[in-house]
Amino acid sequence: MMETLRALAEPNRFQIVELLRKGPRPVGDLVDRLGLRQPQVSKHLRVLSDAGLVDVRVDAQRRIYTLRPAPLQELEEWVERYRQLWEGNFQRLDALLDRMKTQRKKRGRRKRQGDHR
Amino acid sequence: MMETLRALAEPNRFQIVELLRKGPRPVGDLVDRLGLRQPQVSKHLRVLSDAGLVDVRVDAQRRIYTLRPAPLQELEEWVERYRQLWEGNFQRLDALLDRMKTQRKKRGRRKRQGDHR
DNA sequence: ATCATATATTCCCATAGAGGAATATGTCTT
DNA sequence: AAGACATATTCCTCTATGGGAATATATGAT
Repeated sequence: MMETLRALAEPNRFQIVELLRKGPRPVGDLVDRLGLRQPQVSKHLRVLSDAGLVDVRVDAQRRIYTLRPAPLQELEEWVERYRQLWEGNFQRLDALLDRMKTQRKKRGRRKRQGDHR
Repeated sequence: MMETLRALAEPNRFQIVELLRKGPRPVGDLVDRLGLRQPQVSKHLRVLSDAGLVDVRVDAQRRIYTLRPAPLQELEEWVERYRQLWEGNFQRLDALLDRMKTQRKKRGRRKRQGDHR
């Protein structure tokens, strides 16, 4: 998961992933579309590969890179666990618990109640 | 989007987000749970804040941090666009188009057909 | 006013990682 | 076998960034 995020967090790698979404592509193709130099693209592909985000298929002297679903699937599952954030009127209750716990220490603290003294 | 990813790609920040998922927390709380020093936590929170991932609410001398749904929502929408990858027997067709396009250049190339000569 | 508490900021250092240039590797063509 | 083509790797350099230590800032308590 962390590795997936780290890999995606680099703009050019993100772009590569976006391109691969439409289908497998050879390195040269990516080089053209990205405006990067071949070695850098290969390096980025290496990182993506290490992160399990892409697979390589050898076709003569070319390497065809394909997107691997698994890590993205994981990412989706992870972010799904946050749905409650925007769907839920939950949060309130945990927030309350939090306030109560800390309130215990400092008693009657009512937002600037007249500047005593 | 890129900023969201960059922010999340750092392990400690990721952890902070995970903690905040359960509800808003003051900095000190995070410091305790993360085993990091206070300044580093504040710095990470700064990054998260700049990325729009968290909001601050002032409570006396404490700052209560809250998770902001929007960026995560965006992230989810982005990754959703990849569902076809694991749901679809699509990809084949794009792959085919790709092969055809490149095949045109190199004619009868049939995987090591006898090492001519 | 002084001190304690909670948090943010600054400065420094060390390391990771992205790009450039050159080169190595592997496969096809002739 | 020699050269062309596609890709990977290596080495170098530079910058971004995370952590440490010290300090600044803001609010509450006495």
